[in-house]
Amino acid sequence: MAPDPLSRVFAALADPTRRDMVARLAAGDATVNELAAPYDVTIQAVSKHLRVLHDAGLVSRTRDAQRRPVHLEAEVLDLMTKWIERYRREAEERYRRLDDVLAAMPDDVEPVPPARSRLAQEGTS
Amino acid sequence: MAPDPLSRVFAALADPTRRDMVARLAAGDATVNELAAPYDVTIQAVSKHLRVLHDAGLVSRTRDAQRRPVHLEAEVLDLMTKWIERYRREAEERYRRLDDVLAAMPDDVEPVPPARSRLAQEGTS
DNA sequence: GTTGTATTCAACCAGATAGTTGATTGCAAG
DNA sequence: CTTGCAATCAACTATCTGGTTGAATACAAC
Repeated sequence: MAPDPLSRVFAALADPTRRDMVARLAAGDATVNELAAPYDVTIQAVSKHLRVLHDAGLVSRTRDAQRRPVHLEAEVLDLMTKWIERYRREAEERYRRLDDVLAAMPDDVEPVPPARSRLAQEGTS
Repeated sequence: MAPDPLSRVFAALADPTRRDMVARLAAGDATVNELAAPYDVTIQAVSKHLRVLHDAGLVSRTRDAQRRPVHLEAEVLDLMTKWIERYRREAEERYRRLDDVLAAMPDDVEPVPPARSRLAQEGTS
């Protein structure tokens, strides 16, 4: 299994069946049997999916007689959105700054023709 | 490979090396060699990672002589945040409603003791 | 205590994944 | 046109994953 929490959460949600389970759990807790109903896989397979979600911190289990109701722990999702938003914003800002540079450039100036990559240019100053 | 776009993006970001690449690409485009530098894996392995990111729609490739600069396509990240936020919000609202119910409940009423799961209760009306 | 129900554990299998080494392609420059 | 560099392709390997079947556990109810 992936050692870092973020990898575990991303990997857990990379499976459509598990995403569907999360979606249904967002509407309310459910037992393994209830969760398994819509899919045509064995209950053992569903149990395994739940273990993956549990290891990722996405669900918690309690006990009610022989049932083990599953509860969605939505806070972990914030971990992901924080990561995603950080780099989306960063990329967006860089794009905005590039637009500014192009806008400020006089029309008779060549618009950076051979354009070596950014990291390559850092070494050429 | 996963057939649906959302699974591809989640799976692509489930690897710490690929997340790190995305993080660095958020700061600016780079070539395969530049991207490979920090990691102690072969350049072929990095090339494979880039193919995964490309298949997920997270990066695009252009051509500059023998270089193939990599560019981050941040819009795809919105696909994920939309999915995540939807269910986080849904779970949050359900939690809030539950609080309201508990707050409105007279003190002498039993707070739903044996508590079968929500889906089980749907079938018992 | 035996039976029934909910869930998990164990062992196994097929396919995907992340890595390797070695050969190949595309292009620029001597 | 040969040399050199950037990147990919091909084949192979080890490990991970999602699924299966069959046995085991935990508890309720009769």
